[in-house]
Amino acid sequence: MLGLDDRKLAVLRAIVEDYVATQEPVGSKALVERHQLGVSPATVRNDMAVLEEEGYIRQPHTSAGRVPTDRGYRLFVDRLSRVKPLSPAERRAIERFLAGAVDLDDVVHRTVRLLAQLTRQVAVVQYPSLARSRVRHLELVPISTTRLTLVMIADTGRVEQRLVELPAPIPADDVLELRRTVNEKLVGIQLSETPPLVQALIDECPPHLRPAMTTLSTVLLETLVERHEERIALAGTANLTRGGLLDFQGSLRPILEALEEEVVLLKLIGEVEPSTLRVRIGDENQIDNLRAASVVSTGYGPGATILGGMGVLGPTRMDYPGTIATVRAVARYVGELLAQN
Amino acid sequence: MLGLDDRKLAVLRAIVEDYVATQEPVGSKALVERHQLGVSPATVRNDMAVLEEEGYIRQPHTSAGRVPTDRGYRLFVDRLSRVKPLSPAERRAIERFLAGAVDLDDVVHRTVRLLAQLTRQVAVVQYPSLARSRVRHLELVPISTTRLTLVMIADTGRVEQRLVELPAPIPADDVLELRRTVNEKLVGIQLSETPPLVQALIDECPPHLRPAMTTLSTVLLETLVERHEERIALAGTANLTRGGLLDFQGSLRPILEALEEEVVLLKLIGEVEPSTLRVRIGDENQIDNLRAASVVSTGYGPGATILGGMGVLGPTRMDYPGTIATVRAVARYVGELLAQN
DNA sequence: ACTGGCACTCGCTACAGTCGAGTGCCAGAG
DNA sequence: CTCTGGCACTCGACTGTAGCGAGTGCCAGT
Repeated sequence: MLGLDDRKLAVLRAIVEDYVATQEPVGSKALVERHQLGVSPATVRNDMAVLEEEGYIRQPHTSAGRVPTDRGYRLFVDRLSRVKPLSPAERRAIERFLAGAVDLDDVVHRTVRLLAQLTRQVAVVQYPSLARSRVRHLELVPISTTRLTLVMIADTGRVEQRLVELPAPIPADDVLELRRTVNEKLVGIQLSETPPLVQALIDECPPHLRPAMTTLSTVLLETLVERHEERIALAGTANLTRGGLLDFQGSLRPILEALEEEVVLLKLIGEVEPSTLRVRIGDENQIDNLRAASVVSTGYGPGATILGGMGVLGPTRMDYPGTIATVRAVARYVGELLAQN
Repeated sequence: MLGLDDRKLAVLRAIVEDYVATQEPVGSKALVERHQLGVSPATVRNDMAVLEEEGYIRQPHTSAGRVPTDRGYRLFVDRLSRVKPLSPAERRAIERFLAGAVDLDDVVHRTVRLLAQLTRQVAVVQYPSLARSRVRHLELVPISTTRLTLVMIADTGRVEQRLVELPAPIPADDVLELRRTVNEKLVGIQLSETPPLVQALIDECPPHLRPAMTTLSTVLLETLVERHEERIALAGTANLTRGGLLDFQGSLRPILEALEEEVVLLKLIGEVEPSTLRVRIGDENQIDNLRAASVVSTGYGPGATILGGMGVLGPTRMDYPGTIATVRAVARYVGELLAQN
């Protein structure tokens, strides 16, 4: 931040705002016309020369205007952007849109569409994670003498199901006993705490149930813990075409490819502390395919606990203040909604 | 079909094949070189003039080669394409890919990715419909004295859950009785046949359960029947960028928009009789946004019953024989897989 | 009925020239 | 020391022209 006085920062802010709005390199003359900088173009040019030297802006080619670099956007986001409050209309839209949700899946579904619509970008929402929730109920449904369907209901309302292939046929009574036992031991426990208890289940089990319980416990562990391959909802991919191929340097391909990889999406969205909001600009998200993209993401959940992440992906040249405000607001509403249930 | 002798048809076939392969308008000279037509370019030109007059091909501009029209593709698909058997490698890929599936969701997920990968296009798979399946088990889980979670397990292995808000608090015993009653009456019934039985449930119900049962039955009906808003899985959108914007007349936007509308997708994929395969070319699928796209779709399910649809979407200029073979094969494998469960 | 030849069309590419936005630098004013 | 006005310069965008070549339609001949 070496020799950047207030005016130079104001110039940078103006450049970012103009470029985001017009999508065209911005020159010194246009700048003084559209913003009240109180100095002449020549002065601005000197400032721009400094900003360029410091790596905050660059020229696509000689005799063109300036364009912010990733570093420039970063500075803008960190120090220059002024909060843009949501319009009442937007607030109402959020409330109305989310109010109609009938179940958890629906909440996620609506949220992702809402985000995409409000930000006019690609939205990503992670289904509420199981890890922090508690077991509400376990159900075993016999399908044949050697097959069960295990259904797990969490207190977030989420349901997971899994097929269990037993090593040997067992009578219906035993299934009932298994069901009773696992419910007794596991209901009310936080999912991340279950593994030792599942192990104990086998040890304490009456001998005739041992083989079945052993198989069941494997599946239980998978369902309760390893099933971290969290599901993800996506919406607004059509918004990628907005900039008419100017964004994303001409090819949507790498972006679309990245969006198909759940692992990549989770990396983008996840790992955020509650009520913190993260902005990753261009290279900052470590993924080659997303060099030309920025991601604004945050965690959400009832109160301070965090059940999942959500976020928005767009060109590095995007309306950061607006996007940030929207993502934050939507996450808060969803958190409140989840707290009510 | 008027004056089209065998050679003219052969010419049309050659044009389609070449155009699909090269993506460039094909001229008379190139045609005789690459296919053994046994006649001179001039003759081919005359044939092409006729084909153009009949509307099977057209010239993008004077002095360019010919390109098939939607009508030309239609004729090609109906009468000219020779079946392209799958390579053993492909067969093995299908088997291996689907073999590892752990549950129903996973089957769908794997199928859609497989289809996208094999056809190098956008794949769409409908989750197995509930309508044709039977109720395996109904579970009621109390959440508070006025709230239950209803979980329905179908014999396809699919699970649906829904929140029930009771009009008044009811004791745990009553929940058990409700649970017993609904299971007694509904297990084993095909979902599409349940509505009259659900109605009867209220009438036959002991008075103290009436209010609760009335609410429950509403939710039951929604879950069992109206929940026709079938879910859909999508993969391979990155493949849309393959033709480098030559396909889809330069803008992916309308395509991406259409793909976000579940309703549209269902229309594309659904409504197919078992073991029939449907090809819709360009305008034929009635959706404006998909003028430039073709869809190959079919139904799937165990044996002759059909549980859902799957299909592939690509540019009208696509490898119909190959795509058709792949879609058919994948649908059959998935059907067999479902029959085993 | 097919073929070879020929004139014609027209999109594509290359090239030259002009225009103008935007820059860097410098000398002078405050 | 900072700011300003002026000026020469750069370089991409756009325009117009010319030549090339793929491909066609037509016609006369076998």
